[in-house]
Amino acid sequence: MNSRFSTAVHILTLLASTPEERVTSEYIAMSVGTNAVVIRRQLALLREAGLVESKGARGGGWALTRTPERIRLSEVRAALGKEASFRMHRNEPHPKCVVGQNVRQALEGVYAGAEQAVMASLKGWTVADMLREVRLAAQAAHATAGNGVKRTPRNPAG
Amino acid sequence: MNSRFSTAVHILTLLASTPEERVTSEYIAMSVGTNAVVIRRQLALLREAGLVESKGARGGGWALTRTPERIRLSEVRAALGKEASFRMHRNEPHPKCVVGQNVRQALEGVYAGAEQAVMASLKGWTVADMLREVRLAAQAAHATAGNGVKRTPRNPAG
DNA sequence: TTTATCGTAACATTTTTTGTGACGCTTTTA
DNA sequence: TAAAAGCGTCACAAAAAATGTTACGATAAA
Repeated sequence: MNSRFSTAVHILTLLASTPEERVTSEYIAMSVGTNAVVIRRQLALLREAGLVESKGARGGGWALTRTPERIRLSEVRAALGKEASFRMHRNEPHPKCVVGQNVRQALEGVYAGAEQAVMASLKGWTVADMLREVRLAAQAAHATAGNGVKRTPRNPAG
Repeated sequence: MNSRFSTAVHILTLLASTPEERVTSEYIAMSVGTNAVVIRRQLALLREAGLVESKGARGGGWALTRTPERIRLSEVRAALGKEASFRMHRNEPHPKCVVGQNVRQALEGVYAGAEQAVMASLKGWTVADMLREVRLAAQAAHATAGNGVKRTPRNPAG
């Protein structure tokens, strides 16, 4: 994966933070600091996974299809496809090298296990968790700026 | 991370497969199908982590510092540094957006957990495991080519 | 019928990763 | 002691991947 997962979480948290109204890709783009098309590309993937829905035309925009409590970050990762955190080296190994010819196959098992572990970990977080963490952090930052008090946000995942 | 982890495992497995003799970066490069400098760069990292040692000059080359049973893939990942499987988006979020300003911090917790999960998974594999898997795969391939018989390699990790 | 949106393709740019050549240093060995 | 075979590493080149941009069609609300 690249930074797309980060962006996706950013987007979903933003949508979660304004449950009453649709948000346009243009607006999201400003918030994230990028171009609307980039955002639409991401949202297209999330929509395929059934996490968000869009409405075209005037007054349109994007919204979550479920409450944020019911969107797990493991689903977000799945939505972004197999963009490979764990990537094989693509070099052509020497044809006579037994290791080179077979190490990929061996690695596949390793990667499958690691990917499962990641998904299990991400399953412990929801978009609602993220929104809460964000708000806590914001509060803390504000408090610090104001009077030096700082709170430690609670960590809900395992 | 990129494909460096894959390459590193390839290299270490290769070293494990010839315990009696040192292997030159040139040779490894041929096996992997790349340039010797690339290999040396990788090996430099693995050396810093104490997994391999090199000897310059004629007759020199690379060798493992321990038996392959005692090198866990989690150590390999650690050796390659924090090259981020889980990467933040680097866009500058809009200064007024609460989500944008704080989502990174929230994500850090998520990523820390995921990284731990990956490491725990990789800890279940050693270089010796990889070598065994490679040999099983090679045998299977050979058997298939010869007479159609195929074996399923055992999967040792959890 | 104008306007605000999405959808998407084509192209441009930037960033990251990988590869290459060159050259100095070290140790073995003839 | 000089040649040879290694490593170590820098600077640069090339390739690949990711991200950003422009443009334009389609659609529905106003």
